[in-house]
Amino acid sequence: MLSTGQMANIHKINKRTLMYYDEIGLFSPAVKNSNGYRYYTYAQCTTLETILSLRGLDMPISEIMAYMSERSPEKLLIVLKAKENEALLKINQLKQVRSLLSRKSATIESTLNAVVGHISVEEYEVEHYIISPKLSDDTDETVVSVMSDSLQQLHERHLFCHSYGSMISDEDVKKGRFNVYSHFFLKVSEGINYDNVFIKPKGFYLQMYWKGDWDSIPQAYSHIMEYVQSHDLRLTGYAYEENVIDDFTSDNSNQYITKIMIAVVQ
Amino acid sequence: MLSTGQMANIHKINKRTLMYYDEIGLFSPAVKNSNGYRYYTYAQCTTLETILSLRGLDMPISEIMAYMSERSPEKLLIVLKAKENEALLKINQLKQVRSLLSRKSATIESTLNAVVGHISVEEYEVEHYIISPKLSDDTDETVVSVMSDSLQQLHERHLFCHSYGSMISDEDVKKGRFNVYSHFFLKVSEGINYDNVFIKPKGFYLQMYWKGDWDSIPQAYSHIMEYVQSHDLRLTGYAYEENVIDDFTSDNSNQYITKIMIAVVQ
DNA sequence: CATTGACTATACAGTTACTGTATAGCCTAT
DNA sequence: ATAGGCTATACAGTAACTGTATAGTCAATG
Repeated sequence: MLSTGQMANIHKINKRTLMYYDEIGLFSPAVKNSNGYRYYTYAQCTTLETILSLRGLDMPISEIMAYMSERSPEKLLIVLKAKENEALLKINQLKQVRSLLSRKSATIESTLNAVVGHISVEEYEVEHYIISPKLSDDTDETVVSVMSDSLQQLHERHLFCHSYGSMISDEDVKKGRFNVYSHFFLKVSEGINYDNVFIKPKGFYLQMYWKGDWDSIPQAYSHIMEYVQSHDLRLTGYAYEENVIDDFTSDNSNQYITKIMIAVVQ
Repeated sequence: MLSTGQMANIHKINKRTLMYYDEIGLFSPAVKNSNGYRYYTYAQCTTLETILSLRGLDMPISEIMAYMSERSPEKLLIVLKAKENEALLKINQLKQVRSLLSRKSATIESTLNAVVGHISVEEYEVEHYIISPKLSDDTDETVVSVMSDSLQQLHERHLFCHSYGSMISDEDVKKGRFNVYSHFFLKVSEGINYDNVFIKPKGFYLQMYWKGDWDSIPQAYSHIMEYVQSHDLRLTGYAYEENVIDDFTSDNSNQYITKIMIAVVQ
């Protein structure tokens, strides 16, 4: 027989929680002395463990109580199977958060080392983007509706967005037109193989960090074109402009830093 | 620019939550009109996503605010790395809960089909037990301290207990002494390879479900010995007595069902 | 045998992170 | 100009604990 304190210590929970569970009728001690002292049996330990596990899955106490009061094994089977699926879903979500955080710190790390305005060629792994339909114009209304749709899609697929940006089509890149955007994109976790996920291919990319707002970006491209000519490179595929700074990564929210990436061949 | 309602819809959260976040100063709109209307920029979406992700890891709002107010990228890096580890830990815990629940439903399923008193030989996979030190006696005090220790160990290793029971040593089994217990055990998830985890080996086991309390178990063994003789079997290794019923799996808490398992060779 | 210290209990208030509701203002479109 | 759909604030309520104050219980020690 275990006292409230012993039971709480063993299961690493607060004594008051056990009293609370007794009070609301979720989990009561097997024996209650005449002096009001609570005593739990060892057999009750497995019950408590199960309750704590289900609470760990954020199953409301009311639900746990409902299933315990009508606890035919058949019904419980159904519940447990459902909770198993929920646990799996939550595991996936946590994996996403984990990936989001690790990518975010990677971004900060590279941004710390980045020299703004410096151009280099770097090898990149594949990246996964949710992209908008082709943009017809860049009026405010188009941008609003297109980004809303993309974010909605993200949530329907239970994905998290790491950062966002816009793309310039390969044709426009070839022609040197760097003021027309073809798509918006939201960067999502790697290892996602849903339909309609755009894949930015693995390979060598010309890379430049640019500080300044929207209007100043054409200047960045003139620097890039100089570099391309002097190093005898050829641009291929889309130009990607990723917004690498948000309120979370910097304390100066007025400074936009854009990372421009364009695949190159020599 | 997004209104409170639009922002809430996109991120699938309650409008009032955004107002609450503004009120407490966690996350405020970029623009607040003279009429009090809140407007968020698209750039704020990634910030909100990160906040919601961290909340998903149960990071308290106070902590999130602390790190946002002193958000040097270096400090944030440390925090994000720590949170990444926390996410990993939580994933492992959820996997444990998942395994606990699926094993629990498997137990219920087999208990439903089980005919109490019927003896059969079944093939078993390995099972993992946390076992107590060898028991010198079975006084109440010994049992109490020994089980407390085992449960403590369980928690130190962040494991969950599926069920519990006791074991009779191979020597005693050989000699037909079924009233002396050598160890207590707590059954834990498979796939655990910590030190000091006892492994009940894979193989064929004689199996019997017995209904009745502690005192009646010797009767079960006399049935088992009859079966062993008539089927020309040989018992080998430990006898395992697993408690298969707890408050969660049955509504009649006065009925103990014990599953006895002993490895056999022909 | 009294008293000390470590436990137990209840009652009530406080906490975190929302969430609902009532009331009123704003804004666009018919 | 008014209806419908949005917005705001203020206040109260919720779930699941959690802390604290006060008092009773109990085993051990001087």
